[in-house]
Amino acid sequence: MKKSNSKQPLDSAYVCGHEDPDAVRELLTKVGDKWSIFLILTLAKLPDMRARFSELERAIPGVSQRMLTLTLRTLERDGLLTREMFPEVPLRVEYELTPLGRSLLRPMQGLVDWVTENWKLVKQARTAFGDAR
Amino acid sequence: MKKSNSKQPLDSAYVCGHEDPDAVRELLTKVGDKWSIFLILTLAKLPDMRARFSELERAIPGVSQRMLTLTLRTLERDGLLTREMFPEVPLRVEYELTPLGRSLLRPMQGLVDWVTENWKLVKQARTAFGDAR
DNA sequence: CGGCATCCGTTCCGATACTG
DNA sequence: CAGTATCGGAACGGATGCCG
Repeated sequence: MKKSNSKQPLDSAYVCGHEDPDAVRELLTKVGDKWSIFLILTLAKLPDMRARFSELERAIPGVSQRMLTLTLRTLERDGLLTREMFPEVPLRVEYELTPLGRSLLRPMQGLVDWVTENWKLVKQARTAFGDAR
Repeated sequence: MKKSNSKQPLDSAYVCGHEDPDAVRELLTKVGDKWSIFLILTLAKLPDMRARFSELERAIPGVSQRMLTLTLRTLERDGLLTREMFPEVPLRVEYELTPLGRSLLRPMQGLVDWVTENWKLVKQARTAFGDAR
């Protein structure tokens, strides 16, 4: 049972009336993460939405091995992708988007599209803000 | 002129073929930010998409005064909202979403909706992952 | 090849105190 | 009321080395 706050004039505190703001907040931060977005979108562009570690590493410019590993672990833990290991030589590990991960594609792409369409406007706004200051 | 990398097997490196991956990356991190999302969505729910500082502070549970100020400054700088000060006593400052900020509403809401619909599945996946480990 | 462990500088962010 | 300034802990994240 949560404590209710009767003083709040704005109910948007709970993000469109959601019951567990902390959970939503935590998950939003996670799916809004820079590397998570790049990783998921990179996998999404492949025919089978599947790739091995080294492919992802080369496909995502600027990602360190450490961050790639950590991000992959988190997404696997959250059920957004699967990890499959083939004990060959050399070792091969493949990652693939789950249905849950694929369901995230549409909203995530929406955000990326907005950025793609509007980042120049944002740049202009920054310049204007700097000039006015 | 950017250097071309002919060895890359995956072109998704540039986020759906975008020209400036760094800019997109930076902006994605920003609009994917926890407090930015809460702030924009909180404003969006108001009739005039406008509120004063203290309203926002009370409406967004867990936000510190410092983070609210910083987030507001960033969003103002990026042209997503405006700041208007009324030199009364007591002082009053109002923030309002710009057209650019409003255009971000739809994609952002899409992400929030996904989280709202699927966070329980994610929680289950985490439990299963912990058990299997 | 695909990791994990460690170190270590940087950034983030909450708490606190103070101001117009 | 709406900030700014400062401090210190926590988290982030790159570099490096080692291993199955």
